[in-house]
Amino acid sequence: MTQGLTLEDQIVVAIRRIIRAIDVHSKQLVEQVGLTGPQLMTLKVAAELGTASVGALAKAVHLSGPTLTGILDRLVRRGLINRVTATRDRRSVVITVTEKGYETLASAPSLLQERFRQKLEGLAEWERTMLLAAIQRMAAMMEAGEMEDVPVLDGEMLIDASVPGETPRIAPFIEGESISGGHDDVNERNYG
Amino acid sequence: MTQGLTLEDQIVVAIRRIIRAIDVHSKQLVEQVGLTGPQLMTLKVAAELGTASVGALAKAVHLSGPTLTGILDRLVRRGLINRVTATRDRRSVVITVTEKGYETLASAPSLLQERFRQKLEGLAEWERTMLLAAIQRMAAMMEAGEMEDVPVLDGEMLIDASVPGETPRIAPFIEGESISGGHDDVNERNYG
DNA sequence: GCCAATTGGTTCGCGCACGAACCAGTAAGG
DNA sequence: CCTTACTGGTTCGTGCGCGAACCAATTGGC
Repeated sequence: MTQGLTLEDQIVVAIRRIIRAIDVHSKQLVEQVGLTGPQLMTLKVAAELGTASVGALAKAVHLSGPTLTGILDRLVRRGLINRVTATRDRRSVVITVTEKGYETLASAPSLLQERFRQKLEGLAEWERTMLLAAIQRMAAMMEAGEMEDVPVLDGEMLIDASVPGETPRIAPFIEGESISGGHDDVNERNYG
Repeated sequence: MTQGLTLEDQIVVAIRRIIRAIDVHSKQLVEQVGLTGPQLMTLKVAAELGTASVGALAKAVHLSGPTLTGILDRLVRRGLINRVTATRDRRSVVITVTEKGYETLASAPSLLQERFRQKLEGLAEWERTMLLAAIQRMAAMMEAGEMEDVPVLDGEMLIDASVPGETPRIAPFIEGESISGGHDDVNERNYG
């Protein structure tokens, strides 16, 4: 097994397996709830935030604006979210989850992340720590392509990335902006 | 500063960082040689194989047929490879690298994989082994979603590197028009 | 008040990635 | 032979994913 493969090759192959696993899971989701991974993820985060601008949402799910716009288009088309312009700052677009959106969420299977998390919980503490250290180191080595060399990290300097779990918690960072509070001064937006 | 992030979250974030690093590298490649990661990888593997059918090539780079077809379209358009039908079995399409393709390869920077490899070499043996074990385990955990089949990677050369997109900006897609090369067991194929 | 920056989102163009459907061709059976 | 099955590639449709360009508001200067 894998005799011709160098150790380095095997690592790269493993990364590919991970990427592919994410993709496979996304396709399974489509069959089960008609939503892709990114869509479900976005819906979930939107539900946690309750009310959020597109920008804040993009940050929370770690996607670029244009990408999120496309995903939101699909979610709107399925009637899972509302997309409304704020009256306060009319550039801002506020996202909320519809009734149907919450229903969908209730019956939706877990994200790959969550399943993965469960598996992680089956491991010993030291194993998890080791996995984390290893993959972070890997990430650092790959990022070091152009910029300075591998930062010395022990697993502390991390990005914010509140990639949502299921723990109902409000994103702490939301780009301090007026959107957050529950101010409902929004109007329907008539997208064609 | 590691605020509310659980260990599991951090792992997921690290995976994102890796995927993103691959993407970033692909974009750098576009600026340097006008080829994306997948394109360069495909060209490289094609050069190593010398002569290969689309199917064999797809297997070697771990991409689906349709995906590879698109990449080959772009490589043909740039005159880096030839695409001809075999006379023996006229269903089969044989891929070869053109002179220009070899020149491009000669001046091309390394794949992410190779830079990554150099960094790996800077590590101690036990560290590399640990990294491999960790990421393989991670991959296995993620794959274990639905089907329980063991990975099984066929023992060939499994080069690989990048994944998603960037933007080279060329003309819109056209049907590949084969650029002539020597005949062997193959004939020119006239698409369109 | 008015025009220049800035900010928030969307649109546009391109590439990757894949499954399903679709054509060849080729091989198998009669 | 002729029909059926299968195989190799491409085409089609969908969904990411992003940067650049683009509006539309808002803010900053003066």
